[in-house]
Amino acid sequence: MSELNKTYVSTQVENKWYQHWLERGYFKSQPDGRPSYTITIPPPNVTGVLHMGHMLNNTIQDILIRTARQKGFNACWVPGTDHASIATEAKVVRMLREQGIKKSDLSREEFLEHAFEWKEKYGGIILEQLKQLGASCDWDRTSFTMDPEYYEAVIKVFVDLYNKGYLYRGLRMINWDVEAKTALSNEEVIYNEAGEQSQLYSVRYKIEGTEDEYITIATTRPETIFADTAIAVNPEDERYQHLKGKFAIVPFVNRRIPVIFDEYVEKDFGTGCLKVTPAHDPNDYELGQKHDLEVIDMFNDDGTANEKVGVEAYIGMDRFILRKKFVKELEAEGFLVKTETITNKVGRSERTNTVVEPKLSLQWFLDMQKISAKALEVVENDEVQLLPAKFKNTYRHWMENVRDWCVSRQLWWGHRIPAYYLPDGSHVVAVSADEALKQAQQKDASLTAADLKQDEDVLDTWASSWLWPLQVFGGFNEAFDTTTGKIDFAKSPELRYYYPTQVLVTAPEILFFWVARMIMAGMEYTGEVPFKTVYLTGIVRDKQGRKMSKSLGNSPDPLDLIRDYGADGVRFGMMSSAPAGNDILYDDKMVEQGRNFCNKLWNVLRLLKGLEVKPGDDASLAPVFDWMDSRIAQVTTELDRLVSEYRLSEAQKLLYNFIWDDFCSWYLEWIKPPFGEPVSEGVLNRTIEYLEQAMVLLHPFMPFITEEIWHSIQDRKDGDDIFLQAYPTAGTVNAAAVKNGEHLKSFISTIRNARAKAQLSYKEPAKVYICAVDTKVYQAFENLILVKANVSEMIFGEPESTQNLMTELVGVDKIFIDLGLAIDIEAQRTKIEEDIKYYQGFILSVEKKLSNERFVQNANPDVVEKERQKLADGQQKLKNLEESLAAL
RNA sequence: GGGCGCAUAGCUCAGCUGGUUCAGAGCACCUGCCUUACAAGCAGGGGGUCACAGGUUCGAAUCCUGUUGUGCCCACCA
Repeated sequence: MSELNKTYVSTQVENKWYQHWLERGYFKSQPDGRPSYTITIPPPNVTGVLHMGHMLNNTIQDILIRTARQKGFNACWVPGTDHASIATEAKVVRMLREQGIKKSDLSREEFLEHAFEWKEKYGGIILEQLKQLGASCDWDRTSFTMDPEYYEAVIKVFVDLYNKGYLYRGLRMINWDVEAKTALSNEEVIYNEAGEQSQLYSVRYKIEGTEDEYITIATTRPETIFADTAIAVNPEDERYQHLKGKFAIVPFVNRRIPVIFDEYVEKDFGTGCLKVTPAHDPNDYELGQKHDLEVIDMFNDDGTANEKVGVEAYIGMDRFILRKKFVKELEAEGFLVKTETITNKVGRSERTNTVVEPKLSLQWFLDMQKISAKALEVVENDEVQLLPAKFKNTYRHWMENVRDWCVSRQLWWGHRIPAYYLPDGSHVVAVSADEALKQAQQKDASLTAADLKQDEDVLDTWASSWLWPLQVFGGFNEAFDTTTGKIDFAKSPELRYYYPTQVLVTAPEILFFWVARMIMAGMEYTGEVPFKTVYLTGIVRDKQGRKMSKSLGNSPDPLDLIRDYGADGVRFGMMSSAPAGNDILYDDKMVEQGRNFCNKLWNVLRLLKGLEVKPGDDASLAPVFDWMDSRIAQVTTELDRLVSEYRLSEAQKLLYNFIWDDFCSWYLEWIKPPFGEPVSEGVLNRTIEYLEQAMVLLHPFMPFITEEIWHSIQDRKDGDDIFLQAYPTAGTVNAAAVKNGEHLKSFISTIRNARAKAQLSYKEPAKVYICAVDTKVYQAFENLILVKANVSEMIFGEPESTQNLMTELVGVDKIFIDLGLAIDIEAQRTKIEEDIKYYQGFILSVEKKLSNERFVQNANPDVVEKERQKLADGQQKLKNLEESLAAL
């Protein structure tokens, strides 16, 4: 026996091969004469750590990129990280706070110094972790969305969009995070699905000019009463008709505000009266615009009240504390009519979880109408194919209802908006301060650099990552033509070579955040799509279907899993139930299966390495080889088809079943010599070839163990690595050979079953009578039948007596098995009668089908032929069964 | 509230343009095996009227409609 471990030990193998591939530079790509196959990684957050979603996502990308290499493409997988402005800044702020440093005490430059320090220290860990998974990225091409070149690109694009008139600065009601003191995009606001428990307060306002007439409104935000500028009711509401033209008095501050009428107000909600606070509610803002109402903004950026509340004691008070105090006051003064608990949806910041404050603010917006049409079109016509296709509907719906994109964020970590404000309040937009000054001086020649103030805000993260597939190849540095506002491919052969990329593998959650915007940028700047296919993965959930998250603590550490089950085992497990778009309910059982598969492969190696070899060949195994040749050809073709259709789970399953069942359980058992005897050299060599081909096919899925087996099964020349092997050319499939092999399998199974039913051990030999029209297959496999099925004698033709013989069908052939036992005739009869009944019904339905003219005429000829064959086989089986029954 | 999707064995899911040798796989379960590559294994077995009700068709898990359940996305109900 060889010195190989009894079980496969992934930890002794994986790092070795990864280092080897790295040293050989196998992952690197440079443009050459081959066609390109490009994937740009969805850049993880620079401060992120590997989680299960990354494992799934990057396994898929690695399978695709390795397959592409095998197929002769110049495969390039570009890795990188995203600066993730708000998420990273939040982390840095928290870290500083723990050190007793407040962000507000730092200058912008000081803060960024800390941030970059943090990035250097913790950034990119995730990329190192990906290496353990086996990710074959071209690490030399690693990009970061705040690299100097990338920064330059983002700024250039901002200036370009501004010059094209796509960007504008506008006063808008935005979602404001009072903790991070930044605007949030709609996508960054999350609503608790179940809603939250809130108090709905009914407050009465006195009608002006009356002694004791009041109008009662319902609100969840009584603290904003100070900023009310109207009361609104539905014009159809008969209860309030008499208030037309009247005014109400705001409690406490005694300001008079008009009663207005608008359809927006629902008569049936609350009291049917709505207080209107244009500065602090998006709807109210709309109402305010429509009815020309005054706008009173009563909050500071941090959510505390400002002097506009008009009550000295409340100035500087936090909004929620203010609410509590003020409600008490209202109650004390008799303004509070009632309080009830309702369930409503409260928006919270995705990052800080604080309740979002609607706020009027000057922000930069990108006019999406100007840039989104093409991005919808290319998905509609499948220039960009979404997988699974159902996301097309979702995509369309979003693109048709797209809103302008607020691209500014009140943060420091990110790309600073290149807008410069002049003393007169106007602004210029330019790639640099110098350039900005030049522009400003055209307005006023006396201006100096000191007069210009650059915008304090940075750009939304997605306003940089939407350039990813273009900018990882430097699309906006040398090749960007500022006069046309397009990338000139002639100036960037590299981009021209790698772009468009082949496939983007990402989660559906960011279909709009990121995918749609990359398509927009691609169309805007090159007129070409950024990727041909978008493979949308599912979400990795736990057994209970909950999303895996840190706070729930229900996610295993991927690195622990890799250590315990091997990267190959984990990859296998993740892929085993992950068709595109399907969530996967993670269970350790899945990676266990992967690990077990590794062990199975490992033991094939042990078997073959452990055999003694004798010269020569074994002619009797020729039909076995014919069968195996055809099976492996079938698998090679089928696998190719499945992978090209991105049906990776099915592809993996195909290989698993082929290797485990056909190759191990049948083929190896057939060619394995009796214990202690040597195997013929010719047989071993053929077997090694089969194993090698299977390993090549499996390599994209399980790269480490396949490389290890490749090198262990025989001595290799330096550089003869499985990594470099081409996808095998499928041989021809000999249908008869396949059929023969399958027949042999059924025959052996039948004999085994007979023994099992009789509770006999394998060691009991069986005598078999075979009644077959064509006996060639039995003769060809005679040796195997005698040895592997432990058949003592094989007799063609009917037995003289069926006494104590078991009757079975193998295919259409009738066989009698003599195990030297008494057989329960009644049981046998019942079984045969059941079978007869089944085949009678079966034949009837096929005959019915075939006698239907419409079927014969309309159905595909192949289908009809198949039905005829089914009928013939069925009839033969029925005949055999009836004969068996008669013989009993 | 609007849109989209899903419903197949105890569990997780396959089943591609409708054709009864398609009702499947893995896990779980049961039986028998320490057979000298592998107990992380080998040989077998039980288990589903393909959510429910209609319809189209010669034929439906597969197409259509409705019902129920369930999930996701979008949205301003105070």
